Amino acid sequence: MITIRDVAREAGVSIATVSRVFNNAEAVATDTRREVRAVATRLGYSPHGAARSLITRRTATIGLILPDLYGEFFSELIRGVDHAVRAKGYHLLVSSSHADRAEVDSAMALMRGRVDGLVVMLPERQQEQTPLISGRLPLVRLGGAPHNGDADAIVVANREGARAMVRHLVSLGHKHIGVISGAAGNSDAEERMSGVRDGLSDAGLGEDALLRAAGDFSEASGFRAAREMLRANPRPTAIFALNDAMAIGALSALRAEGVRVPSDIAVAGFDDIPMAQFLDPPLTTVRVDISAMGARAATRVLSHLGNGPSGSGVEIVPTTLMVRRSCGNPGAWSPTIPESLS
Amino acid sequence: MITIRDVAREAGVSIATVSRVFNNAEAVATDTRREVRAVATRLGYSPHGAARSLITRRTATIGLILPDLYGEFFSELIRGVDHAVRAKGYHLLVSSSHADRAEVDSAMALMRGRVDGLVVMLPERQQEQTPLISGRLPLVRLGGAPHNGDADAIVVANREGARAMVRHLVSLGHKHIGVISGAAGNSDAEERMSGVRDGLSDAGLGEDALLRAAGDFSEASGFRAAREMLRANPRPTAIFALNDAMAIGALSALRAEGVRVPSDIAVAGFDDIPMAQFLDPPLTTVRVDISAMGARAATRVLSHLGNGPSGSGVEIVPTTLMVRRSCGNPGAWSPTIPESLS
DNA sequence: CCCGTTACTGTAAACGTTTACAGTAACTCC
DNA sequence: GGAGTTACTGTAAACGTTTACAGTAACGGG
Repeated sequence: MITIRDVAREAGVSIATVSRVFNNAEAVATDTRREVRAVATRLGYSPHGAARSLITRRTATIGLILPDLYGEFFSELIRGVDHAVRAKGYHLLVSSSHADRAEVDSAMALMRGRVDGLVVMLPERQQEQTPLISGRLPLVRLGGAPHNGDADAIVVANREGARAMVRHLVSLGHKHIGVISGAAGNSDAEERMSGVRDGLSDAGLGEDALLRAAGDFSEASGFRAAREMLRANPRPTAIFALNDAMAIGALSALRAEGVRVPSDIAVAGFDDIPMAQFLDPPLTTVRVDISAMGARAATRVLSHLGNGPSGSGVEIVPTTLMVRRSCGNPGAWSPTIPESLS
Repeated sequence: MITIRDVAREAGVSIATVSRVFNNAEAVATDTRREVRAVATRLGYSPHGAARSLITRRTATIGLILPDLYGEFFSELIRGVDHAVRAKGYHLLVSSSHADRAEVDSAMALMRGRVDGLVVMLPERQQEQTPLISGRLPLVRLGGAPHNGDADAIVVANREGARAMVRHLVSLGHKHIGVISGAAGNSDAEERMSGVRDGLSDAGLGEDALLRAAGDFSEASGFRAAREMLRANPRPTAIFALNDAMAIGALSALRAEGVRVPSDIAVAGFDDIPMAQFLDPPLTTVRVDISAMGARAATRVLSHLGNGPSGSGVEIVPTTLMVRRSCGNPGAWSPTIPESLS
């Protein structure tokens, strides 16, 4: 491995000068600079990241801790974070598959001295609400309930989004709505559920208008829940899955049972993952700009860099109702070409 | 920031002992160990990654360099790499959006001293075939032509896959096949194109059975290419997009023009991204186990760790023909439930 | 001709760890 | 009771950088 010292010797200068060349710092003669550059490329030298980090106390890296990596949601999230982070010349250290809180904490510990800041999304079932503690690192939490009281957070307007969807469904004439919920303890899911109740009571409908089945945000759970709902009495006329992955599962279950969407049963989702517009039928859903959310989280961390974990600023990202064909499309023009292509 | 020295002082031992406790090394008395552990957690200490890397000359991190992050292909890839890497206690440093070769080289330089090995996927148009040079780091290339002659590589059996698809199409009676190609200079695309020719000549069909339109692996390009093909004379009876993203675009274009799939025109793709089975109609495609490919690349890097870049071992990942409904499904049972849910 | 300034370069200390080596005490064995 | 061994602990050198500080030479002005 070739170090700054090798370059210095070969170029006949001191290591300080080489260092200055590589940090294009203040004063080094043009000739010297050129010579050093030449030697460096000839030798294939590039500065050692760890050594540099040690002394400068910055790593030019942001850590991203995720519960999982499966599906388009996380893909979009990473894309957003990566984009924001790269724009500022930072790297992205990803750590995923953290099933519970203990794993998240240990992942955070392992990142000390490797990152300058953290974006953390907690796993599904983070029952206990002990605050995330990051030492002196800026930390932004992604998703979850608005008032966890620990870190800065970027959260989705889950409640308003779900409420809008229910109102939409009711406006289409649905009076029996099946809702596929998320895992207990997941605050995004719980917030969405509250929104559902809001929407129902807006419409003057009671609890009996609501049929609830448990899911866990996976396609498979949506599949099972929808099948279960078909046996309910009265059968719901619309199924609202609290995320798109479960809506996809539900769609498959309905197709398997020969139920037509939307004419027999309407289906709606939440998130608007890229796939949603390509489904059959295209999925009516609540749009969350996932990659923008990631980007905002990253930007927030970046902006805190000098100052340590400044905590408790909550940023809410809005949602949009995306009316497509899976719930029928009353009156509105129904696009044949997916939005992303037109 | 709290260091090993603080812990040592507080626990009344030397820093060497603290270090030994944290590397659960050979000989330290049980009492001492307990005391150090206690102090460490009380102080919230965790070892500094950069410092540790500097002296041990390992970072416990693998670098992943990708051209892009958009879509399910990369998402699956990351998932595979992450999984393999985590299993060995390594981290994952991701760097993406490298439009050309120069950016890749600079990304690789920036990773020196931050990673112990590299998995690199070159961007679309890497015309020039200058070898990837990684210094002393193990390097595995992902995708591209089998014989670049530089690094170890994991490549897809592109040619065989495309050939199998064409034979399938021909067996369904198609004699005019439209192929949406990838960007010129992209060797995956070129290999697939060779496979198409192989398949055609297997069937005794000549160049006139082939209608070619240029794409670049994006949905939008598939959309445009398909629209263009509809105006061709003779019009193809099947469209084979050289990846799934373009097939999705093509599907949208056909729907927009009122062409029915598969009865009017058959559509096929390549990759079998997760979305493929949920499309309307479910997409017949060539399956590549993308996440397994990522995992194999990572495993390969990990296995080279001590030895530097050992080069030129090419591993070929096989493909499978996935017959779904977008090309008609002659005789075979056509599943109503996506495979991933059944 | 001397001094102050400018422009460049070198010396050496630090960053937070790991680990070879040396040291010490207690214990075992003859 | 002395030597050898064992079990533990400390000292200090390294890892590859950055950067404060000091040093040197050239130059311009008085």
